Amino acid sequence: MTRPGSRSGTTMNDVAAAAGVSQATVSLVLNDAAGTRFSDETRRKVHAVALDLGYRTNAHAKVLRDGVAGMIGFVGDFVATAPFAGKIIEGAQARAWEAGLLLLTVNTGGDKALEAASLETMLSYKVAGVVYAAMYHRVLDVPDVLAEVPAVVLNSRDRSGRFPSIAPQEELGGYAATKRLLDAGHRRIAMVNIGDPDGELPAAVGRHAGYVRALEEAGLNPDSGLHRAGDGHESGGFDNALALMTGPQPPTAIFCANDRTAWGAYQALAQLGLSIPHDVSLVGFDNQETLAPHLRPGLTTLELPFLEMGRRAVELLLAGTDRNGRTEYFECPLVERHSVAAPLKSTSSY
Amino acid sequence: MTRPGSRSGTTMNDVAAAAGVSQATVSLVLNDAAGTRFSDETRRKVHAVALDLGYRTNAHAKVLRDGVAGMIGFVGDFVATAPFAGKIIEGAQARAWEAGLLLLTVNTGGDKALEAASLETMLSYKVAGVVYAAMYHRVLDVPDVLAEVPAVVLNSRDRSGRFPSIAPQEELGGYAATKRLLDAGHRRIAMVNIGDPDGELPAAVGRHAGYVRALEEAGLNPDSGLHRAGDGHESGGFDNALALMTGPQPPTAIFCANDRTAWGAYQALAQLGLSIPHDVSLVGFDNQETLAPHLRPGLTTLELPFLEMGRRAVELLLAGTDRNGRTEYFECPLVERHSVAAPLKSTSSY
DNA sequence: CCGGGCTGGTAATTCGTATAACTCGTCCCC
DNA sequence: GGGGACGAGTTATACGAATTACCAGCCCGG
Repeated sequence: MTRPGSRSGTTMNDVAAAAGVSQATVSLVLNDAAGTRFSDETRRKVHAVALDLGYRTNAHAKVLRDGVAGMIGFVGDFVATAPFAGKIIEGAQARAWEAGLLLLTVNTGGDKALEAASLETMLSYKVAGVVYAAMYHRVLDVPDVLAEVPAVVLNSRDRSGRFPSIAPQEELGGYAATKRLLDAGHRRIAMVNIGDPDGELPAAVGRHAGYVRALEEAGLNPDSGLHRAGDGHESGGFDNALALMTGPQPPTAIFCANDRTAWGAYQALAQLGLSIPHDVSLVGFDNQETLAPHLRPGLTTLELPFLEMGRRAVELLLAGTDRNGRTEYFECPLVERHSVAAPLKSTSSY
Repeated sequence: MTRPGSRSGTTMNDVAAAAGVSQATVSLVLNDAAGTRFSDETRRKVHAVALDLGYRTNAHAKVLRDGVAGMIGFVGDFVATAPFAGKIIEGAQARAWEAGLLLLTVNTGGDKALEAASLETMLSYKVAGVVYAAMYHRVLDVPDVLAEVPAVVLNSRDRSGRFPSIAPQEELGGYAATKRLLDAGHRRIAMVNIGDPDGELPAAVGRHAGYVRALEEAGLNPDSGLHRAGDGHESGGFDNALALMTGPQPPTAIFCANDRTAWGAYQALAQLGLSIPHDVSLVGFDNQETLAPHLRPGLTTLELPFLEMGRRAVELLLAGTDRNGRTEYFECPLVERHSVAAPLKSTSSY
């Protein structure tokens, strides 16, 4: 019979006393230590008593001896709050658990003091490593204290180049999105970006670069009039799609650099009485679960592989191979839905 | 000068040796223990050496002595993944941090074996308490092992009545939503629910009960033809809104029991050429951040106070006042946007 | 009849910190 | 000048588990 109410815990000494053996015997039996021999009778008794008393190991005593705890720190700025990035935690936690580790998570909300304090606390708990995650892809400065422990930068790149980083392959994503539209037969393909293509935001820069490369590979000259900076919100998608479609030479397809932007475009096109994908084809980016599958028609978009990135971050931590400063890029797979079709009348000859 | 690369850590003994004092002195000085007197010179030296060697306390040694760790366990089914419930973690973590505690989080994804194993691990780490959180409001069975530690059920109710629970006030929310429409002058108010109003889902049951109560208080007889069960997805909102508005006596307003359902209704109304709120008023539920503010017009809806609920869960844990089995209900505030207006022609006299 | 090997265990120590109990001076006051 | 009070520290121990070194019987062979 277990004793539910027993706070303060049963120790190995309690088990040893009740079983009439020494604490060492209990430890050796319960851990099934190699190279030791105990009578079956003793083993049976120890196990029975341990179960009976509801013995549970004290992890702190173990860590104190062994030096490293079964925990990994996860520090994020807004990761838990960001609607689509919960997966990044889920992936990290799943991989950690496979290795028998728990995740100690902190959301700093951008507060540097809180960040520093939580890192200190995590280190005092001897975490096996720290994942330093960012809500959106950028180049960031990692706190020095992380040099004391295996650390990985997730969904961003470390400016100092000291830590391995994991980030999405933005350029390839922009390329794939554009290529999808080219393959469908489009030639006038616009892009509504989520920021300045020459700015600081790797997503805006990379996705645009991929867009340009795809066009050039197809022998097309990127028309600067077809690129709009946007702002990452649906208002940017709405306004720019409206402007593009009412302009002198409207595109037959639009690549929106995120799904929110695409949603704005949907609303603008609806207002203009244009149908998707019949009149205009659309490709998004992010595969935002609460949005992309539910638009009518479903939005063809690129997925940010957050689950895999989270997993990989922990894996790098565990591997510990000092791959200093290398950034690993993750490809964004195309998620096909129903917002792309052939253009109404092909403007090119084939 | 700190020693960045020094894994394995500086201990109090190292500091003591370097400062030429005993380990006890280091402990007493660094913890500023009450009732002890040391010379300023000694204090200064200890602090200086500790800083110099980069001393950091070993939390495990402390816990081993003191019995309770500065950590709280947070076990959720899909909480981190659910798009809108990340706030529940954020709130819990914020409150925990104010008390100097870290959060040990696990997403079980509904896996009971993983759940049991992580609870065992958490208990072996001597967590100060456990928050047992659910993605959606329901009545659930709490693992027995949680009886060994302070525990709180979050966003659900404990069937056994052993643990304090925290849940949203669904009935009051349904009432407020309906009242808002009544106050605007509506008399034919439909409801598209997110499930069976006599079923197991507290949200569906409670929100419906509030709807009925508001109507009755206004002297109206709830028309069963105006209530639709729905399914919580936008398809339920789309189909039911279409049916309601093309029926014999269409409502002038619809209360959708969640925002996704409301979104479906938006699309149905758009298809019918009806404008919101001019032709039909709409109220949602959930205040889903990635949706409600971005619909055109912005959706008036009720907010689930996840941040506060998360905070309160940890607070109850900390208070530890044995409020056995009591459920604390949190009111859902109305978030006013632009989807409610007076009916086109009032069907009642005033 | 004695040594060696095997069986079945135990004693003692370690990890790093906190704290109760104690020691050794020195000063002060009667 | 003797004793109490205080100042400034130190010593020793406990927390719970893991592990190394050891030990007591017993059996067997030469």
